[in-house]
Amino acid sequence: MTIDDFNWKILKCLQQNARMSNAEIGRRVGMTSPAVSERIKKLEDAEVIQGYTTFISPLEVGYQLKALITLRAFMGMLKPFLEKVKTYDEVVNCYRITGNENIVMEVVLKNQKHLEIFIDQLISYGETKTQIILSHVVKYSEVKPPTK
Amino acid sequence: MTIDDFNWKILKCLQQNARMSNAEIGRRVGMTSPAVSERIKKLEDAEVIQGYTTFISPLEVGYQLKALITLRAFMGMLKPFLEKVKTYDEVVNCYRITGNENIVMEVVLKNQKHLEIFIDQLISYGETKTQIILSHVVKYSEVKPPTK
DNA sequence: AGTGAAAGTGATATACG
DNA sequence: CGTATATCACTTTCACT
Repeated sequence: MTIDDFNWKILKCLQQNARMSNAEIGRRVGMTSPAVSERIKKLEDAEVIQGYTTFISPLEVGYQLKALITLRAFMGMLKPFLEKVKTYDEVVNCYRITGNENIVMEVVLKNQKHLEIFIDQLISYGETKTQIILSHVVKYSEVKPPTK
Repeated sequence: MTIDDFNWKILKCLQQNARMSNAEIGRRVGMTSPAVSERIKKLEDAEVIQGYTTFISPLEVGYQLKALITLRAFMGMLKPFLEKVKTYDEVVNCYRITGNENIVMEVVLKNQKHLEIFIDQLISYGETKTQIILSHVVKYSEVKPPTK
């Protein structure tokens, strides 16, 4: 799919505020709302747009800790883990990566006790490394057009 | 701020699809749209809701590579880096973490050459470790109410 | 692929339980 | 804190370009 300047402007608006109305987007990019609506639908169909979500503050809803947990899976335990990880409510993001370690997870936790209990659940799958997140320096920065 | 069952249901809807109309949310949670509207406004004011965004596929828009880059900052270089990192278009997320390493960044890159150029920009700030992301196993899973 | 207009639906402000 | 109503805005469809 080709993404022209209009589509990039629409994507910029939607990344900044997914709840912006098509009419408002139209005003900003210089188009009518039916035109915006159709372009968004095509971007969705082409899976350029993969969804719309809301950031909620983990702290405000009762999660005092955020952490990155790296897993080096034991022989034969990676595949079962890849299924299991989907069921953990604590895991907000999970990446499979190259290198000695196989998995990095971003997790939200109520407190240290919760962290301990969560890590205990992982020991059968592999060795873990925990890095507590102190601050979120850059938060879901918008994806911009790559320079050619 | 207290988050009752209604608010959790609203947050669930908004996390699953930030562009869902207030009327549709109202149907799902059993409320009229003005009531939903007012609750959302209060959640925004209390910064429980921190924003609404759109996921776009880095691959579809021209970024072939995603990576996690870990930085162990040189003496006195952490603070300047925390300012600099905000200016990198490649950095989608950046966390400050506990431990020997100070920073983990999630980056999008056009290709290997781009990765090389990007890492070169970091060498004055500290030692880097690069882990290429192979797949996104759990993608921005919704935050659920913590079990009491 | 975008515009303009009509009809349907959603958002918002106000009055009222 | 919620509903009900009215007004205004937005979305969607369609004929036309």
